[in-house]
Amino acid sequence: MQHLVDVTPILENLNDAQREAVTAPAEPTLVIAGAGSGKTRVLVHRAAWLIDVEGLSPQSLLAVTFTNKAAAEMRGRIESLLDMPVAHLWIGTFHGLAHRLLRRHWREANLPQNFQIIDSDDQLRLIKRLLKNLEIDDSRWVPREIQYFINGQKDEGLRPQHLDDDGDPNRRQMIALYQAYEEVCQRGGLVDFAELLLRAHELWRDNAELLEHYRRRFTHLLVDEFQDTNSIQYAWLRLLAGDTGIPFVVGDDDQSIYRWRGARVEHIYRFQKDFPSARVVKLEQNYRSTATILNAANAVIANNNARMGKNLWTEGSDGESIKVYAAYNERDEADFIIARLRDWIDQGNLRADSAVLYRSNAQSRVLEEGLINAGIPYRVYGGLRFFERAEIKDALAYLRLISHRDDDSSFERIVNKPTRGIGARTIDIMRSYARANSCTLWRAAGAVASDELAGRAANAVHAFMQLIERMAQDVAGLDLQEQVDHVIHASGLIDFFKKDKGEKGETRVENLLELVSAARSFEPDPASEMSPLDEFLSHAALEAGEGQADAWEDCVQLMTMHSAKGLEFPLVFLAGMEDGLFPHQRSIADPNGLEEERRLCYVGITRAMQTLYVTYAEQRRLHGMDNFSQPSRFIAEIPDEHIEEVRPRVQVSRPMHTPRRSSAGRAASAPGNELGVRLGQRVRHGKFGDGVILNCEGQGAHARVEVNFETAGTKWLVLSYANLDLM
DNA sequence: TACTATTTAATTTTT
DNA sequence: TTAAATAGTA
Repeated sequence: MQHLVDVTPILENLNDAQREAVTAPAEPTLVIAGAGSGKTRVLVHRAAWLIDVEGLSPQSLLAVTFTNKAAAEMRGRIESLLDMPVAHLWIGTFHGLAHRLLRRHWREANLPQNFQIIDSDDQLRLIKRLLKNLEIDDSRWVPREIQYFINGQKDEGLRPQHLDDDGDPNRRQMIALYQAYEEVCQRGGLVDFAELLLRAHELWRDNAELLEHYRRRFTHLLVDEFQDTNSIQYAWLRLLAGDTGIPFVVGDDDQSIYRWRGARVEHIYRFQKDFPSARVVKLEQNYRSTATILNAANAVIANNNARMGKNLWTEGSDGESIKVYAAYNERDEADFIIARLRDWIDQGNLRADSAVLYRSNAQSRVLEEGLINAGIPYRVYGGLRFFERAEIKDALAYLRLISHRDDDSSFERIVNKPTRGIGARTIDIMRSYARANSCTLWRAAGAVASDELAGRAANAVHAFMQLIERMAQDVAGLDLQEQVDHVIHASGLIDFFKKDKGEKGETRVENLLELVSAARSFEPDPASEMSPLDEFLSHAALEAGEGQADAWEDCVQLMTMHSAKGLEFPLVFLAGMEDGLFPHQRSIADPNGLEEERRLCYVGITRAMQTLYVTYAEQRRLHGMDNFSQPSRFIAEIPDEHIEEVRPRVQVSRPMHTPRRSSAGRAASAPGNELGVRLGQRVRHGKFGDGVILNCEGQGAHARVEVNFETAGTKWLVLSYANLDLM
């Protein structure tokens, strides 16, 4: 068979190690793939090799990734390499695949057919509600910690009944809450992210026939980012592989940066124990960065003990040395970075080819102010995604309630939004009824409105229930986008947000309309047993969408080092390289924590292709306090020969940056004085109301500021006339 | 019920 | 510093 197929497209342009991995015999294989070593490539070519050369049916392949983006990319690349669509090839995230299984086998999984997926925000709200119901003090039992506990246990594959309180009353309570949480979820047909994985695992574990079926079907398992698998994900894979399935896993132990989220690098070692015959292939040749950058990265990561050990190398040249800049403070650091970005852009480079990476999100602020001031377009990664926006979740809650009357989370979310006279008091009554009769809020509402509530409240509740019922009727038989469109109007959400003053309300309305177009372009699976609406709701929960709409303007990229994983840029800045910030204070004391920070640093360094700047501030304002800091220990771990200290310490401060907060009020209202206004400063204007300073220019009596008013929009004002009050 | 004052805490994030 | 959550007030 093999000689009949032209293997050239699959094997050309692969190096020896890559080729070894791609053409490995049908045995368990572990590929340790360093940063920029062509990891995705190997995975994609391996899939193509199995299908095209080994003659495997795409049906027998299961490919798992961590993000939807990676899954989509993998499918696309496999299809273009094979030059044919591979619809029957299962490619997806762990969660997506688990979801698919659970929908298919909802009975065996002991779930209602129309079970709903809740995201972490829904989960947190649910826990808060639960505490309120049980009359538990939420300052002693912090909802976030409970959430963390529950998810942590689920990630380890543990149910409440598996847990022992070890005589610790604290732990006993946690376990009890976990148990209570589970009951609420089961009653409401709600499934959180970790639950998807856990259920999918239990589904196979407890149904020998089903497991056998899938084992026979999926003979080959491809896994991306293997170092990020948590225990339940590993157990799921292990179960599926059995004694005959052939796993092909790709990962990099040095890029494991999600331990706090349940990821366990140890699975890489475990894999070799579970599959003693496993072939190990190391990909160490890097196609991304200069030798200097790689040597720096190698030197830094060499300080970690817990690793398999590998060394990145390149056939390319040394390139530029790494520039280290010691800034006076965070503002000076930002100024320096912006000056270098200016040069870069002036030399005709793309802004989108540059990135500023930092340890924590709060650091973006100073950079953003500087970039706005310099008029350089930028994009900050992270933040709220489309389906996570409050107004979108409100609309989805209506849709969910229509589809699933028992969804208490959704019920509480929108029962009084827009306000319809169902206050906290009334909700409390419904809650306690629901608790006393262990029924859902929807049923409680019906019962309570008929006999317990006073006239006005009862009417309001009846009206709400009728609204939902009526919407459910009106929507039946409509297209998905018509359903969504109808619901956002009939629910009163659109009008509710229209009343919201200023731009905020406008954006919300726009987002709601955007939801309608999202529904329009959503393609339900014709083979699915679910209604298109339910499919759409699952999609919304599993794929939160893009962070920002206007992503593709050419702009400087700002993001945390975590979000930078997997990306590459010709020009990279690592900002805020100070002990306490990076490595972060909270990880510094724990050796494991420190090693993870170091891996993060390794990730950061290896994002750079040509030019890498490392900057730190000798003094940094953190939480409103000025702190002196030491350069990050990671800088000292980069060999001196790769480093060039840059010190264009020219004039550090510019007058309008001087943050003389205390005298600012007087300075701003008295013409001619030195201005004390600051970007981001909140101000109040007699006519335009409240706003924020976006920009300023000029000096003394001519000084002008650009203010974004909440209601009046953006205006340029002459400071000496405007009479702004600082707030 | 909506607005305002006060308190509190402050990594990293995909599903 | 500042953002978010909570408590208190009009």
